[in-house]
Amino acid sequence: MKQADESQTLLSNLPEPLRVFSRVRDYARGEMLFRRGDPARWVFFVHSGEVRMLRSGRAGEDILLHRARPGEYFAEAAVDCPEYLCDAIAFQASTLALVPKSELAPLLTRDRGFATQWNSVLMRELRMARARIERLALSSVAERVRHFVLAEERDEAGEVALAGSLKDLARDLGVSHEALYRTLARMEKAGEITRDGNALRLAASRRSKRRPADR
Amino acid sequence: MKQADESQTLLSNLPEPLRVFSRVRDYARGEMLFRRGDPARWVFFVHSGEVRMLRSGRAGEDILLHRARPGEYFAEAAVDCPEYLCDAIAFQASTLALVPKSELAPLLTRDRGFATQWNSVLMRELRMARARIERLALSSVAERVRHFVLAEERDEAGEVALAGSLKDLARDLGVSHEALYRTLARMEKAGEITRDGNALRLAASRRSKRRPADR
DNA sequence: CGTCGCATTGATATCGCTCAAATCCGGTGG
DNA sequence: CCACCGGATTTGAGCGATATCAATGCGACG
Repeated sequence: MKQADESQTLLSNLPEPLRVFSRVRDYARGEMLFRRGDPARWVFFVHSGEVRMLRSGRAGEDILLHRARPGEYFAEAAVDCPEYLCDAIAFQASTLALVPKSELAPLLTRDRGFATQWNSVLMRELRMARARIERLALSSVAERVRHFVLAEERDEAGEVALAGSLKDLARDLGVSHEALYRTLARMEKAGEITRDGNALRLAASRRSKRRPADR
Repeated sequence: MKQADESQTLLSNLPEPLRVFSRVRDYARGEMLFRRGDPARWVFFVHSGEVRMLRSGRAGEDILLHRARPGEYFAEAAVDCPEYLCDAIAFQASTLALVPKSELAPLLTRDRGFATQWNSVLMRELRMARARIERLALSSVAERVRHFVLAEERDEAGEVALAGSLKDLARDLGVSHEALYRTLARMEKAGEITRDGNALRLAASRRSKRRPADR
């Protein structure tokens, strides 16, 4: 059946040992995957869409902890922790793989190659988190934009295809969307960047040789 | 000899499989452990002291990426990466364990229990990194201070023993030290926090998780 | 169409950065 | 014991970048 075929195709992105236990599920835009305090049963993998991990601050404002995008795992901490520590919402209609924590934990000791693979997955997440810390430590919006482009670019092209809206990017950079709009306009006027649709390119003359990345 | 005994005692903090390969070394305050670009040979474990991972920004300013304190590993990414991607400096006189990367990597596949332990280590680092992201995303200094205390407190006491100077804390929070001094003074005057030497305590009345009509 | 969310721009207020200066405190050498 | 020094702590003043509040246009979608 179509459903079964599709699931198999999607699951093929997972390391082989995980496929057996995982199942695929679609979520609607805005659907909540879990709340803080819910028992942690699954680790998730994003096939398509976008999931956001949020924590509500004391003033009721939402703090964006993490954006999980296609090809990424999230809630890996479920392996260690009995309950989820934040809320997760499908920010767009998303297709996810659910890996039962109860199967993942034993796999680390049972499957030798898998331990290394999973290790790399966590390391990648850690590097990305540290890159974001580095970015948030920069004092001006323009610096954060430059850092973002250099960190996210592929092929040394100094170009990024924005995954979401500029408003999303603004949250990612930890600034108001107005400040981002204005900064981008100013940088564009100064010839430092160019924009085509959702592509953002840093002018070659302004690009440093070193890429920001962690450790 | 005393030296050997001490090394054994210190190494006992490491998972058993790592002890065989690791060695202990003392670093003076200000000593550099490695620079960006150096071949990544070791993963480190902090017995005492404090190590900081820094990256120098384009304006020559130092960006604090990470503070490794006693009981923590750092430069775990060495396992995956051929060279270090930032600088590491012993900020205080420190005693560290050096774990050769060449031994650690095979251990993940060879030793079953160790894979689980190591994954917990990485998971913990990831949680801390995400907590810091959450903190840096807060817009006001006061919010960051509150978040810091709540994140670092032990025993739900709302109290933190500051590891370093307030200037250090300011760097940690991503603000100028002047701004931190002023904010702390204001919060203290408002009765929101109290300070005794290096202890920082959030007033109990302000610590309730759900305050009706907050703000 | 009406509505909703994104993109954009303006006006204004404010918070935090920067430069500066005074004080305190621990360590160090005479 | 004391003078001195460097770094941390504090407070002041002023400026500028960013947040915030508003208004408008625009495109998607039902």
